[in-house]
Amino acid sequence: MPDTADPAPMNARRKFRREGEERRRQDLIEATLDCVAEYGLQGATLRTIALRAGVTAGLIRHYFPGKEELLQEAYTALVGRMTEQAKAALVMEDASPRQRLAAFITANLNAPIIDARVFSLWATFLGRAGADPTLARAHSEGYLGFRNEVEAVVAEVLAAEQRKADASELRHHAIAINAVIDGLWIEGCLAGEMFSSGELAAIGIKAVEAELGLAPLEQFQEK
Amino acid sequence: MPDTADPAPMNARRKFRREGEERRRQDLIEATLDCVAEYGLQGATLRTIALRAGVTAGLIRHYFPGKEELLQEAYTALVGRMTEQAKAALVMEDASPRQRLAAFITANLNAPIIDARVFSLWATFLGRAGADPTLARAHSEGYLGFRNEVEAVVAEVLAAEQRKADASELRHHAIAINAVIDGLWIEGCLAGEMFSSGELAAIGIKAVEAELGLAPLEQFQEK
DNA sequence: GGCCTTGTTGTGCAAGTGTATAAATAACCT
DNA sequence: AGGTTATTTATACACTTGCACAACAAGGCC
Repeated sequence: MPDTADPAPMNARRKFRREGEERRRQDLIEATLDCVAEYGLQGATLRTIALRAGVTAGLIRHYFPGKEELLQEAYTALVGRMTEQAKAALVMEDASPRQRLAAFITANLNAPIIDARVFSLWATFLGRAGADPTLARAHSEGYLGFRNEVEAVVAEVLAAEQRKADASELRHHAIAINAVIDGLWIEGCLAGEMFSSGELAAIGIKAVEAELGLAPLEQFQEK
Repeated sequence: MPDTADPAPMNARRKFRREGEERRRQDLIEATLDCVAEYGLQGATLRTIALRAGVTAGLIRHYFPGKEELLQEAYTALVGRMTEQAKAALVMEDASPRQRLAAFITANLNAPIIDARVFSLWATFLGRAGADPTLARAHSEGYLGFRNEVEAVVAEVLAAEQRKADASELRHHAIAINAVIDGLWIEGCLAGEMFSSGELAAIGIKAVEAELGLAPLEQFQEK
């Protein structure tokens, strides 16, 4: 047997394909989020991330200065996606402010925003926000954007109901409503099986209507 | 100079004191929480923890089978302390249900429960709850205990107001109120400087009163 | 006091970490 | 097709990690 005909050379170098820069960065970020969600920050090693992305560890350094930057970009991407999804529920053309508010709450308290993986990521990164100013700012921007969005809709709702509301009241309402949505979101992510389908959204809508002193609409009332 | 008189021998072994078992375990758990809060799970190494506790790393194995068990015990201790503190605000002898509920909310939305360190710990551990059943159960027990406590007070409040409330309504109220408190707690921990003193508690009390359909009491009304 | 228990230290080790860098090769250009 | 480039692999390295274990000494007991 001449070894020149060996179909599987022992020291075969791994085959690979060249991908576009943007695509690779996306894949690496996604793999990073997967690893952090599954194994935590300690388990998200360069080798694990590379394995998940289908490349070898050395490649990461070709796209990111270091592990820290990769994690920061991953978190930024996560926050961006979260707020984008949440706010997407607000762009309803021909709908009353109240309908838009209700739709906003419903969207935020159902899949895909209620999601154990996203929660795990959110909590893991936020736990480091106290010590990492970069993470803290990434979070803060996302949060304030979210709350301002809530405040804007609340203003519209109250205006449509011809109710006066000064800035302080408006802010308080937004803070409270934001808190309800956050709290219910957490409960849903952590123990989704404890709630029937749509139950969290129903609780949230009722709570927000109570907060704003709105009479329930028929379409959202329980029979 | 005879070196036998050397007052500082080069290979001097470190002096130490023997502590009681319970004391050492407590110290190690506290040091663990400190390290996790400051450096995250990845930064909480056995050597760092030992340094913080004022001992050497090897000693940890004398009290805990391994690092994992130490972290689990630390988290259990944290959850226990949190729920204990929270529920402590409910044991007011001669107070109306509404006063107790308001005091409960106030206590949960001020120091020492509003605390960046505790939040950091909470988030860090909870991020791993999705993958670590032991952490998940430790959290779940604490959370359900908390919610049951809320539900009990709500029942008392409604009873005092002579309002009927079936089990389903009661549960929904408890879930919503729990969500508000959680959400405001998070906001306070993450961005305490954005809120004036007592503001979060005021927002929380108002939101809960709205949820339960209670007319504001004079003593909690703004002028 | 001297011994004995055991809490405590110090050292060693294999596995795994992030980073650096050289070698290989896929894909593009003409 | 052949040469060129820069994406990708592979290997090396210094360092840290959790854990194991032997030596040591602090404090109680007689």
